[in-house]
Amino acid sequence: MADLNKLLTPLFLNEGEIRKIIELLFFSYRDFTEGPDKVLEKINFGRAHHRVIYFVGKQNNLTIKELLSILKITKQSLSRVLSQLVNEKYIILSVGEDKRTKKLILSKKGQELEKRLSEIQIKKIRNVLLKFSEMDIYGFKKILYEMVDDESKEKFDEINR
Amino acid sequence: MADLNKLLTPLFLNEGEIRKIIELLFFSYRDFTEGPDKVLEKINFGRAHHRVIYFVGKQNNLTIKELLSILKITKQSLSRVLSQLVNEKYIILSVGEDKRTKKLILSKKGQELEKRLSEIQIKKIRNVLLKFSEMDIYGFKKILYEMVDDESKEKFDEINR
DNA sequence: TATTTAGGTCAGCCATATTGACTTAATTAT
DNA sequence: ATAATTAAGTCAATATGGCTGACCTAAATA
Repeated sequence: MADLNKLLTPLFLNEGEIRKIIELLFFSYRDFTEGPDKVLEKINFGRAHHRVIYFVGKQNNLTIKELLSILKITKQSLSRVLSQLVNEKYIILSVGEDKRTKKLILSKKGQELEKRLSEIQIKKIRNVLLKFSEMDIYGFKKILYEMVDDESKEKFDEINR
Repeated sequence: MADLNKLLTPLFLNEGEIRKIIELLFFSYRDFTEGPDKVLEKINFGRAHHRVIYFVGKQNNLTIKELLSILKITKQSLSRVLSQLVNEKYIILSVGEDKRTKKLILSKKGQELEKRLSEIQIKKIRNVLLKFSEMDIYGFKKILYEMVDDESKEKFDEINR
């Protein structure tokens, strides 16, 4: 089975090459989150706050339930982070048409923070991608997309519909 | 400045497209770590244990200091995780030539766990990459590498020398 | 009218990280 | 030979971001 696997696996997909990708994913993700983390620290927020702000900013009038299904955390985990964001007026809650639900939007303050944080990551990515061809970038996105679970793919498609 | 930026930015690098990449990085990294996390949970370990096992397995006779510089965490953080791994005989310590240092290697038990965890990720990546061309994969790796900080690049180069 | 759903809340727990202070033993520099 | 630096370890306190379980309210739906 191992031998068969080796026979069927192209050289550029051997274990060593794949392990390099594992390492690059680790390093790149860590370095990618470092910038916003530093900014967040100054205002006593963490990465979890950024994620909430990010997705609320992306998708106006998100409900709590939808947000939870994107983040895949429990409502108790979200609660602490979200109530801080609401108390400090980064996020505004309103009642939905279904009056059991609540809709989330960013306040102006929230939009400003969102922009400040995401701009760091956007600039970083743009600076990297400028060195590559449109085809490379297209391939990169397609591979990343394929790395995502079916369930998360649905979420991604949903918020980019 | 914003206008100038827009003029100079190719369409496929506009903010919307880059935000998609931000989201794909979030979803893919989360889904990528999910498999090992589940296995680790059963033996009361966490992701931090996997990282230590991974890099010790990669680079035999790593010292504590070198490991810390790869992981970029404090020795106090490493301490808890590492002492568990040593106590439970996944990792074996020995004194280095410089007798202040310690060398880390995986025991057989450690190698087995390393393999079990990494195989999940290796298979996942291989299954994804099989759908792509060698060129796409080469581009993917190069872009990921460019996403990494200079300092981390050095670490990556070091462990893959 | 009964059940389900969306959201909230309290309490306790765990994992992973941090800072700061201090120790020991070995190596290196003066 | 002594002083300074380095590698590693340890203790204590703190923060963040998760989790489970139990329980509540109000609104929508069956």
